[in-house]
Amino acid sequence: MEPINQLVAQRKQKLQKLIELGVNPYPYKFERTHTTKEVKEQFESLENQTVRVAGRLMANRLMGKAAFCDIRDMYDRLQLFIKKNEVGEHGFDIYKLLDIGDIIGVEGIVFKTRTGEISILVKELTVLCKSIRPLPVVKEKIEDGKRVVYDPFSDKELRYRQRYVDLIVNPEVKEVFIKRSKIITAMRNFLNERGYLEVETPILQPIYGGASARPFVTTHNTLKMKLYLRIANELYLKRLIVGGFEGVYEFAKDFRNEGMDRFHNPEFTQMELYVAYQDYYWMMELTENLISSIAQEVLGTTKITFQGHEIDLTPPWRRLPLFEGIKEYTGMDLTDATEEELKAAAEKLHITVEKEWGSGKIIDEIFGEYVEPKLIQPTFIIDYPLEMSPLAKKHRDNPRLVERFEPIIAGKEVGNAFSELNDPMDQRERFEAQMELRARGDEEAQVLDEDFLRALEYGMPPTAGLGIGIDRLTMLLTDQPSIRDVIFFPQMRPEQSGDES
RNA sequence: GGGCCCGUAGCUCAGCCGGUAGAGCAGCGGACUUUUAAUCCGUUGGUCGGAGGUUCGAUUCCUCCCGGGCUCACCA
Repeated sequence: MEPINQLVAQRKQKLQKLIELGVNPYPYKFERTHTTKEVKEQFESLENQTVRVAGRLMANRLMGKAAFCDIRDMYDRLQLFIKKNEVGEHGFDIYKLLDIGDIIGVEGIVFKTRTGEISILVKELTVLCKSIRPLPVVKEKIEDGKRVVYDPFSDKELRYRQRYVDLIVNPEVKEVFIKRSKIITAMRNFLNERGYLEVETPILQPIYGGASARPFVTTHNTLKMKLYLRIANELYLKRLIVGGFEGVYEFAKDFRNEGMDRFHNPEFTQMELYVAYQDYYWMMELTENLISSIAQEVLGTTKITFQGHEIDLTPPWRRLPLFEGIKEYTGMDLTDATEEELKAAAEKLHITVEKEWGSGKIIDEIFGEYVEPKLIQPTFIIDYPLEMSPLAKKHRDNPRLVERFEPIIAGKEVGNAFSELNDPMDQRERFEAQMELRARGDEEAQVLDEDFLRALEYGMPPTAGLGIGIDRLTMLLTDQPSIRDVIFFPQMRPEQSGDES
């Protein structure tokens, strides 16, 4: 138990007094007729009418025998006017035992105050939940239609650890998550309209695959078996394409046991889509249409602002082959460069080449350092080196490349896609190359999946695949600088508890 | 993991060259029946993140630890 401070003790006393007044501080339900927002929006027709609204008490201005207070529900904030001669002695005694943070319901008459604020003259007040822990009090006023906050609840650690408080006190946080939900709904609708099937595949996997990353490991007690939390669902979705589904997608929580920063949380959400008989050119069109139509639907525009950058998501997006991008931003043509030449080029660009890096890795580094951050407007980077992409099909015109693209927006990739490799012999060779990397100590190299190869041996149609990072897309569309601002409960170290255990 | 910065009341923050803490808001008591960052008067509240060290004396200086933020590295 943490030390009970004075504020909690006072609130518990008030709780006791409420009970003595015959009030149930935790009743079962409250019928409301309107939300706070509806009261404001429908004021014309509701004026002088009786309504019932409920919400959390956010501010209190007591003036002897009358008081103004503000309640907030999910939609808006509304002022209540409580007069002793309206609610009665008993009602006013109850009111005086309320604290900021309590949840109440009221019945009363809609009116406008002398200063023009839509309010409710309370006739009857019901306690719905007595709060015994003090809420940070955020003072705010509306100035020229903008919300001005005086004592913001701004400590990021507290906001992330106690997201419930963050949501109560900072309404704009709620807006971000509402948009996140709308983004997912819009994406799902877009995919369903095209006839693709939403499916579910295993999170606990005996062999992890579909991406280059280190996994989380767990154990199944009964089977006495090591299981991995999925790092991607790609290989399972492709098995479904083998099975005869022609368009499948999944919103997948993936888990990667890696560092955390502004763009990375150990668990994150990705939407993966696989469509039979299509290639990556087709998928590029789908991707630009998907993202621009989500923006249109959720934000009402395809022109967005992200961290000060004006970004136009209107299709078509620029398509820039990886090596042309490098040429454009470094002046170096590395298209046919050998590994030695790549090393020399990298050093000239002040990139320290680690000795275990292959040519793919070096190219990726140069790209990541010199090209990607410059790509503010939506750009498809296309045609990656073969060795970086063990699951992608060889480029139809250049066997050193694969047919792969990443949509880059605001200098960050928001997805990954390719013409899927469906040649089982080629796939086996690629896995074997990965296993060799693994043997050399690359812990992120991919693992050979015999069952997946067996599936490919039965035959998979030509297929286009796409993964979209939902968290990053949400950051982009809500203009949030950190992934932690678009995940309700981002990963944190455990809180230090007061007592030793 | 490296670098920089932060941790003081429920919240937001001051606290100088070392003398065991202060403000605003919230809370509590009082005045006030159209206020709105309500106002006015009074007032409670602190293991100064933790453990050591230096010192007569540490919130302040030093070391280590814990937690966090930003940033670089790796990754979506």
